[in-house]
Amino acid sequence: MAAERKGGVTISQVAKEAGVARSSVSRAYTRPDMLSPETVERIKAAAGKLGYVPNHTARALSTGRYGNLALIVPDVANPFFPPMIRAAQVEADRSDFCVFLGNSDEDPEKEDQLLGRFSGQVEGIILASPRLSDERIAAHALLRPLVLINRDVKGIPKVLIDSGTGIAEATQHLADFGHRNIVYVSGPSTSWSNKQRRAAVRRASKKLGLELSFVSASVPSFEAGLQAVDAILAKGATAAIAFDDVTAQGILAGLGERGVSVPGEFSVVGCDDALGPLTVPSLTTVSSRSIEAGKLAVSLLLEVLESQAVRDASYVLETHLIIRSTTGKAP
Amino acid sequence: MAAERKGGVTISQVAKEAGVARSSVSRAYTRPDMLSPETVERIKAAAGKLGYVPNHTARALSTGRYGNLALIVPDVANPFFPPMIRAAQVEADRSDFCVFLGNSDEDPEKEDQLLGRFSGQVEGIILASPRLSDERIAAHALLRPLVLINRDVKGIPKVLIDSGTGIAEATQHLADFGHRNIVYVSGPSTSWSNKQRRAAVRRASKKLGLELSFVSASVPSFEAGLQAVDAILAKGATAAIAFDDVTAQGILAGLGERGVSVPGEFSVVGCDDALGPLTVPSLTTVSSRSIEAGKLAVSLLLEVLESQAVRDASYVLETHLIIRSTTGKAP
DNA sequence: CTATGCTGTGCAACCGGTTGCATGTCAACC
DNA sequence: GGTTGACATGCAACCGGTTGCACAGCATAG
Repeated sequence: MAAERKGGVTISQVAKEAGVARSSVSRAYTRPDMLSPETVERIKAAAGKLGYVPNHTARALSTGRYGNLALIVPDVANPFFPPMIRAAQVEADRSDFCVFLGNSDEDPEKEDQLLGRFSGQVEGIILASPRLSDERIAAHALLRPLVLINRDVKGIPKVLIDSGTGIAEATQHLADFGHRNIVYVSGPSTSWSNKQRRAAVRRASKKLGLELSFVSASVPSFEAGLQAVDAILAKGATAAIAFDDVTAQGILAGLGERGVSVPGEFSVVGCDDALGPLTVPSLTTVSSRSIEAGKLAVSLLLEVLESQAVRDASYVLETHLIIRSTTGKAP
Repeated sequence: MAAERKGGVTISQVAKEAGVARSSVSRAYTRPDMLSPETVERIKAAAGKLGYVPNHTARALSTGRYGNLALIVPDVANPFFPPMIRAAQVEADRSDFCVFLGNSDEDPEKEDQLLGRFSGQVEGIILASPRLSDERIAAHALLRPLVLINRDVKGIPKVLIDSGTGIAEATQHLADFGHRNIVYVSGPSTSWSNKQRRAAVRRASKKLGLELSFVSASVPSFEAGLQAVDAILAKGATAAIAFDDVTAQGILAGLGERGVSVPGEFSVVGCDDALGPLTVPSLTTVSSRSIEAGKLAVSLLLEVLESQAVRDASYVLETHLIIRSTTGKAP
């Protein structure tokens, strides 16, 4: 009968069963062309009989090829990330890689820690929207192939979602509707995306001659958006561009509480298209392309692993405005 | 200067630097009490100087303790899962475990494959809402500790979210509002949760003397909800209980398109509280406790690992109705 | 002053594979 | 018919840790 012990069947047991050396069993799996077809068959038969499954870990130790990669995100539960995670997953799977997922909870320390924990058992790491300092990121990149998403550190390959283009379109869109005074509700100060969006809205406003002010929602959350509403209204603006969709949604709720109709009296634009058309009224937002970013980051990482060269590649994904129902003519 | 070679610093290098045997370095980390305090300190100093990080994989090979666990879900992007994933992550982290994440894409085959791929490098696996057959699940459970979420297979430890209690409350809530004819919009047929919810709404309706009919939305998605609206209205019902929040959201959108006001003319109840209060109007729903489920599943798994005994434990989490703004008096 | 026991450290085998090199066999070639 | 070389396989070292056991040194007990 087939062995069923918890410990698992080893290469030695198969070797004995098939009457060959351990190395031959190994080769039957890794380089069958080196062995005669009959031997391979005999080994496979013995392996099948015993229920042998190669030990991933042991193999990783001697080859240094782990067949694993890690993906670290600040918050799994933020709707921006799940589609990205999923895409990365699928892409990794296509090349037989397993994915470790890390959640840093928006905490740089935690991120650092996770990086250390994973680094011993993966071939490469993808850091999405890291909150870590450039120096620490660079340090980790020395130890192990690293690909960044939405962060620009010199010399490290990256995938950037350029929300600047979409934000510019959004600003134009609001100007077209006659808005003259708008607010940008900013996100985490350590976020590269936030800096980029903030700069884009500033640039576009200047060009279009709009009056622009800032309100800060330090974390991207529904509550933060809700709480920002009074400050937004105090600015005398007629439209707001929010750091992300979740914040925008909070703003919508807050406006609703205060009886301000959207888009009749006030227009709102989100960013990242994380909620899709799921909301009522549906949110005008900037596309995020997070799915492509996830997929691209993985294939870029695999490419780096294969070529050994640390190519300083950057992929930039442009974004566009998605017009739905929360924007309209200025009152 | 600190070594910077890609390969990483090994225990031997540290041993040489500190002038001790490899075993002492190992013990400095695993059983410092066996060494004199000065020696430990000297080793740690040398390790720090060289930038030594213990190799997780090598350790796993010799101890058989991988320090990894896998979590497999049908769809990372379904908002029900991210909070659960996050909670599992955090709980695993507390015990220094790393988490592999698998996405089965709602495909039983894929699930089976992932299970196989992971099983060589983890100590245990958590299967959330599996679509796999009972037999295959049982087979995998023989090889390696397994904990289920929202699936009931005899002899395997599990965490069940009992949405029955919440659904019963929802039905009662609708009856209290004078609804006499309601619809249950069902989810995936292979889903244990769907079976359970369907049974609960049937039981409660019978007890309360409500007229109940069924509409099927085979996958839980916004579109499926949207498309179910005509069928729902055709039943002559005044309220619907949906398999989950995403479906409910689709139903809301569909009703909006047809000019049916909510909750004035029609009431809608979701399930899983996956969207929180993020929507407008905010959705009356059944709490999901997915966060607790994720956390519990991990601690249960760790317990099983520790005790070696395959306890046939079940944790059942009761749910409750969360009343928001999509339910009201029957027209 | 020798027997006993404890503490701190080193030696070497082991975890389960991979891989460079050596060896043996046999056919083709000169 | 001896040499050459290709091919199939085995040996043994190695990946980077862990751990049982041996042993040296020293203090305490008899």
